[in-house]
Amino acid sequence: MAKTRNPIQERGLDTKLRIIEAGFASFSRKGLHGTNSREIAAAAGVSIGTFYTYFKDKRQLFIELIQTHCGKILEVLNTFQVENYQGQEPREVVRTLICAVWALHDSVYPLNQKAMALRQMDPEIDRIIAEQEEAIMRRLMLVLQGVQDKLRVRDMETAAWLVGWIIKEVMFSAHRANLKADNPQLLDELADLVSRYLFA
Amino acid sequence: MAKTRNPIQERGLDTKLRIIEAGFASFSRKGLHGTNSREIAAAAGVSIGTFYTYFKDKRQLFIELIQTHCGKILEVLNTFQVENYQGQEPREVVRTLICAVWALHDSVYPLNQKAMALRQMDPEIDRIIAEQEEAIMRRLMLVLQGVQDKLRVRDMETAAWLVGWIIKEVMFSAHRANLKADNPQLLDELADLVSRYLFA
Amino acid sequence: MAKTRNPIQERGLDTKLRIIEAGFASFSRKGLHGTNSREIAAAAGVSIGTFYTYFKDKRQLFIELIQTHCGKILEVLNTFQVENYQGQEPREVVRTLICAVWALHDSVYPLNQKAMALRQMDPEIDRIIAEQEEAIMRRLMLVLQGVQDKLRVRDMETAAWLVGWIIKEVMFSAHRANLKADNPQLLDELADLVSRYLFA
Amino acid sequence: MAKTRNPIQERGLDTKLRIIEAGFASFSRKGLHGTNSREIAAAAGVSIGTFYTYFKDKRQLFIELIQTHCGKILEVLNTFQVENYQGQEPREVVRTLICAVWALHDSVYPLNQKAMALRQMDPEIDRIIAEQEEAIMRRLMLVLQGVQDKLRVRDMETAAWLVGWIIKEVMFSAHRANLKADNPQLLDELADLVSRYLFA
DNA sequence: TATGAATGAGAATTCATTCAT
DNA sequence: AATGAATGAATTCTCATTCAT
Repeated sequence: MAKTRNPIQERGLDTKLRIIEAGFASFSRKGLHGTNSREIAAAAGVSIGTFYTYFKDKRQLFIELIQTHCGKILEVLNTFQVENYQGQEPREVVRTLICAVWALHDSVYPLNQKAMALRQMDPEIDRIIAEQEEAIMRRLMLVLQGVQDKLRVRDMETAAWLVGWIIKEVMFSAHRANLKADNPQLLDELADLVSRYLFA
Repeated sequence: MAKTRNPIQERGLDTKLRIIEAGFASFSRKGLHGTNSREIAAAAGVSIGTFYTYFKDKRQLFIELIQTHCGKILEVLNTFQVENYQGQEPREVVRTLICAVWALHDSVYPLNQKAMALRQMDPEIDRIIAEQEEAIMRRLMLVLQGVQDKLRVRDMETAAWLVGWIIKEVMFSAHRANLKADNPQLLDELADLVSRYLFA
Repeated sequence: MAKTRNPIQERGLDTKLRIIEAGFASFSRKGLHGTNSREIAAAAGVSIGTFYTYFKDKRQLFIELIQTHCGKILEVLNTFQVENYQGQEPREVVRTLICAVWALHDSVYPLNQKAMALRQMDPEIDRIIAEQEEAIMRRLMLVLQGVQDKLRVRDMETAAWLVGWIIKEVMFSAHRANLKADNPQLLDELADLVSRYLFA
Repeated sequence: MAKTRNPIQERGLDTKLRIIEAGFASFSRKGLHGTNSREIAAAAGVSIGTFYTYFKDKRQLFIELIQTHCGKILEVLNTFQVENYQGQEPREVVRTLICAVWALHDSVYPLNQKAMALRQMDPEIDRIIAEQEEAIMRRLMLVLQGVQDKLRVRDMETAAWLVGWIIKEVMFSAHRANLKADNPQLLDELADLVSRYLFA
């Protein structure tokens, strides 16, 4: 028999969304193991039984969430069309991109941080994140190929990885540190950092 | 009530070291919650009671380990005397530094990753890592001040933070990705990235 | 975090009652520390998890039990209306009262004895018993005030304390000793003791 | 081989005494199960190994202590020679006796309370306390027989039990309650209570 | 005699998950 | 669809006691 329900009626859809939101909040704050299924159900206003009607287990919800949320970085990159920025200074283009990703942080960073720590212990989570990172890298590769003649990097693939990691990790760190003391110069410095690296 | 033992006899010292090593291996692989105290004890070849004689609980051991291991980055930076590199190309100096930190990864990265995910849930862990990051930043500030006239950054403090995070996070990510397919160009690209950012 | 269950369904109510009865039996026989939660659960015919669904911990159940059972002495005193005994010999009234309390012993004494030993170590238990003793004293004060003109005590409050303790402690001791060799004269002697003390 | 040591040298004697005192303090405050052997040893300034050189186990020390301390009530009674009080008012004699026992409380009551709770679970402890209570009763019987012609009790043995319990339990309760608010009238009331019961 | 390191059985407690209603 | 009572495996941690030194 089919285990988890695929909601058809509107009520079911709403219920599932409420669980997803409650799960996002809890997992972001306390991670997979720090959150218990009862409290997700309670926060969603449903019974524990209902939780298990919609999700095979706690981990399944976690995985759906990292797929959704950590995938947002790629979405932003995909939305970003280099062609729209013809004629602009490279540094400004980079800065615009960094700003776009910066906006994601609250909804991506905490969950991402928790997921990263599970990679070594959970092959499926590792695969998901690795695929997301690779997708980001490939997308950045395309972008770099579009401005290939302006680049001064030795190896474009390595450069794409580095820029991807900076976008993810350094911006995340910056974001956390800035929660404490906001530093408006950070985006400018990051734009300098990336554009000086890539462009002559 | 009963405090943890401060080993007096040599035997006790040895036992404590064995537990520390076993804990490092387990925590690095499976994190704080993925590891249970019995298996640390078993791996150290001691009884569970002995484990609790030396450590209040597994979190205490985890904390001692992140203090030791994550502090190694700072040690490397402190060892690094800019004066010894007078007359060398800035990029070469940066590359040397990056290589020195690169060597730490196996003993720092996995544990660091696990600890990072716990920051939001554990104020003490957060404090320890925050202090380590600040110490790294301050050390980098000193280094940058020593070559102040060659720099082209807008704000030295922000630059120190950025370089610190790149050393920690980006190199860690690079290291993990390279476990799969070693990329010899990575250190060169990283050296380019950092030196182009800092120096004209 | 997860609170104890407030049973909604009838099944849950029944389960909670079974745990309470099993706890009473075990605690009465072996005290708080001599009883373990598994055996209460087993005796109640439920799993250990169910036990903890209804009670935060075994101490919580213990406390609920002493509140219920040790409060019975006060209930008996409250039920006892002096007005109903107008014109009877004081000694007979006292004897009737003592008999009423005597009947409680099996359900009060063993648990009470265990609780008494914990007073010094557990402020909450101390508070509960102290409040019960004070309530008994105040009730006895009322009774004594009703027959004030017949009394020959120096200080009515002290007398109320003494009579309360005799009812609790001496009758308890008597009861235990009599488990071994029943002594039918005990109630008579106790009635003499109390009535000669109070009345001329 | 003989397990526990019978100290011969003075040093050993001193060590044993220090353990006994430390055990008395801990057991009085926290009971048998609330005290752990390490803390007794620590308080006595000896190692845990030394503790077990002198006592088979924790319970053995507890038993030695209740034998010593709870036996003090009988000692007081034995010291009390009725012949010395010829010609005095019975109430005054009773009052003198009660005062003598009252003085014991700090060193007897807390431990006694803890021991009482263990009677049902530990036959040896039960036997010891029962023997002490019987000895007290027999001693009181002797006293009562000495003033037999003045008594107005129905059954002298029952009376001896009652007076014994009052001395132990009621005075203990009174003592505890009075730790909070000292009531100088208590001894007088108790003297009234006992003397009115016994004497015409 | 004295020490204190080591032991491990045992107790408390949690929580993901199932299933009868 | 939804509920929430029940389960019990898994884990943490304590402490009485032993024994090699």
